[in-house]
Amino acid sequence: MPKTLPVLIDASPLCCTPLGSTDPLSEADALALALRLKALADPVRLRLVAFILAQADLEACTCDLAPYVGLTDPTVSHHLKRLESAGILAKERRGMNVFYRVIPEAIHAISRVLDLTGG
Amino acid sequence: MPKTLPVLIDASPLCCTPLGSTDPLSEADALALALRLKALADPVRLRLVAFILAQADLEACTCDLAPYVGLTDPTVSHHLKRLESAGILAKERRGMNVFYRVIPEAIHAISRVLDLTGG
DNA sequence: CGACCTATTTGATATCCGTCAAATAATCTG
DNA sequence: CAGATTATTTGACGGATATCAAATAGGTCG
Repeated sequence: MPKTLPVLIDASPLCCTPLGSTDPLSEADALALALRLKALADPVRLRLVAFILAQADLEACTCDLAPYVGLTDPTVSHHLKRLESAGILAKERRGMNVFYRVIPEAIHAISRVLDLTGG
Repeated sequence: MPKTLPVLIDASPLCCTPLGSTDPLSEADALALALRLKALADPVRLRLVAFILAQADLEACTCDLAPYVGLTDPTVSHHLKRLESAGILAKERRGMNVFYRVIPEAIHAISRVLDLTGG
């Protein structure tokens, strides 16, 4: 097999009209949004994202992330993979290390959907 | 205002500094935020919230919500309870029916934490 | 009170999820 | 190539969760 195509296995385009609009939420849009929210809805993953965002170069390697959250490497890898699958993180291998950075638009898109001012 | 004492069993105050700030996220804040996000991170619950927000009087009774999402009454009750425990919905009994309304500030608080503009 | 209606709780079940240890992969260096 | 280092995958396990049917609670009206 040709190897991992672009990733984003779970996440659909980016979706949807703000929650506060007078339109109901289609099942498809609800599912897509729920997938993103689920990826963020874990204390460990939230801390991983916040940690990466707090770095000067806006990226962090697994070797720094695992000690920070105090869990084993496999567990941290699992969380990072979930965030990547949801389109929230992007990974890049450099030498022996793997670096992750946040895709701000993914998080901000969620923020916009949940912004009720103007509904 | 008479009625319904605050009911927030799960949800702590309201928390926290925006994700994009240079501060890391404490474990406690991460947990509190994750609880809120988890409550929203389900397609059925998202559609329930959107449906209520779309009503003219900004509330809906279980009798309308259950048919809308196409699940059994007990299942819908379960989801509504989860949303209420997270401080996202407030319930009020009137006669034989129970009405739910959204607490906009709860949702908007999440939106603000996830707003990265200005981080 | 008793029949009836709406909503929630209880119990059961199948699935998903977070975690770790052990095995495997990817890369660098000698 | 062999050894060392970092990261991910696999396998296992306990705990959470979404769902339904059946039982129960809350409330109205005859």
